Amino acid sequence: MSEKNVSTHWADIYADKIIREKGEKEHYTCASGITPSGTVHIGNFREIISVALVVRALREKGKNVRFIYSWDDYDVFRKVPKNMPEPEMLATYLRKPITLVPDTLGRAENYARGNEKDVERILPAVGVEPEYIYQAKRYRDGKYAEGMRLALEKRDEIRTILDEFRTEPLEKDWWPVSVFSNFTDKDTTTVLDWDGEWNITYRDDETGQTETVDLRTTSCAKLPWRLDWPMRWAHEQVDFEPAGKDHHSEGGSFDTSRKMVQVFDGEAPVSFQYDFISIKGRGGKISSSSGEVVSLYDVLEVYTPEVTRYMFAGTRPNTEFAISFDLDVLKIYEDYDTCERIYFGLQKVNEKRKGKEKRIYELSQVKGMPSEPSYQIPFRHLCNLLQLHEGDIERAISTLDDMTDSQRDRLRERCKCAWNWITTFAPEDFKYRLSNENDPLVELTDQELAAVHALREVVKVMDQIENKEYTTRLYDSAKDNDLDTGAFFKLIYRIMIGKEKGPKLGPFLQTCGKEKVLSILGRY
RNA sequence: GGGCCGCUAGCUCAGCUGGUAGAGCAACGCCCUUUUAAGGCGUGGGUCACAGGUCCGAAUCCUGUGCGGCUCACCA
Repeated sequence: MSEKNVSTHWADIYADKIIREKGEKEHYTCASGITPSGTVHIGNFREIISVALVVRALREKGKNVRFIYSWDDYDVFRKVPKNMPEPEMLATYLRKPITLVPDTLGRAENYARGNEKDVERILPAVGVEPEYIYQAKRYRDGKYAEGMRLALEKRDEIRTILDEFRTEPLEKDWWPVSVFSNFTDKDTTTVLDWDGEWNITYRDDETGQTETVDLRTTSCAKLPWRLDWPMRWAHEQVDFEPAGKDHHSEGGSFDTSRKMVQVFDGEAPVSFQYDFISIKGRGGKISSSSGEVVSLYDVLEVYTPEVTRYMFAGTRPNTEFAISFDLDVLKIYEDYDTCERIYFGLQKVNEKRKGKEKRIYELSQVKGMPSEPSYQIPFRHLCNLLQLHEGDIERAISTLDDMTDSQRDRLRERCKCAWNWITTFAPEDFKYRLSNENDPLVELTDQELAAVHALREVVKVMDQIENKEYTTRLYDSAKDNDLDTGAFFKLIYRIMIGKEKGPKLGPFLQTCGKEKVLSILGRY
């Protein structure tokens, strides 16, 4: 019966692959990382969450896993980001390490740290808690001195690998380390010599000064990116690390690193290539030219943590997808709810699909499995409910059937997101507000007034009569007063929400509730 | 030029460690007797880009072709 109970989810497949290729180990190291040279955006998040999912899969197979996240904060400050205040002042820090750049947003002691903190603070909300490694500190503490020496010793080997893909071969006097000048802090330097041991001599290209430093004690030397990466694979014994498609092309940095890692007596990790993600309904780009960046914070404004995870867990890493802020938001929530229903057996599907959906649902949870499904209410209906109550979440929820405390808590979170979406991103046609006593009255003809009065009588009993009778009498309110029904409905929408159209009238009035409707119609 | 990815219903896509196709929207129809980018139910619609190959069997694996896209070759 159950020959094939194996998960075909990509996270599980990669977990298996890691075990297969790396053998049984005491523990497995999974790595991710990025240069905090700007706001970390949702595209960068794809790597973190991808690794987090594989880490979870490995742990569920009973493995010990070390999940490291590398902040490559010993990189150079190459350009001033558009979203930072005081750009002129910041420009004076170009070519220095980003850990020396002040944070003009006042978040932290330096610019890199500011970006790091933003991420470190939000990641636990989506259940991601790696061990952070700060590369600037590692280099300055001399942790990579041996790695750098190894690179110097194997200079020719390294050069050969790099030259294979370069259009211009590296220069004759190229050295595989780069230096931040002790005179200016900038990387505008040239390495002149290496003594075969621990000392290198460099020249500051701006001031012309030269200096000899000891790799074990200096805090100014580092490996260039294409060497830094494989060196760290070896240093941390990395078993798994995915990378973006820009790195994964032939001749890209993953490719050269894989060839280079032997130089450092290491082994290339298992990897996969993840595609970029785009943004829909919000200008289109992850990072607009104005400097506005879509980050995990922005996504969590509209999507709950579970649904956020769902989008990434439910999509194969090597396919591009868009995070939507437009009407697709409705569909995403509906899809998640369907997934949940399948997980709890509330919706029947074939076994194959069920297996897939269940796994995606599990991986979407921030921590632990809920013991009961959410209070299921179509997202669209929830949006209507919230608008009827002008965003008052507690009142909106109180109109619903009984639910458990945990269901109520989860629904609250969803309501916050729904309301954020309505107020910030929903299309104008989608939005409305119930009229109140301060709104100007709609001018009515005698005929129309009579129809409104007739409607009032229908509303008074709408909870007590059959649906069919209710609808019929709705129309009769217009007909009996010689009004075109279409025009009549428009009129009611103008009175109720100040617009020409709205949600289907019958159900809409019922959802509003008798009292509310009568208080509005009662003004006429 | 190299590498990678995509090409499935009108549209957007899912299905891909193989067992002769699904969802949403659109269309059409029915119902709440007729309005709505916002109710409910249902129906139709696809030689799965093309050509070969492996297999009892391929949208799914392999090879080739075409079209589209991304990416690398400077730095990180």
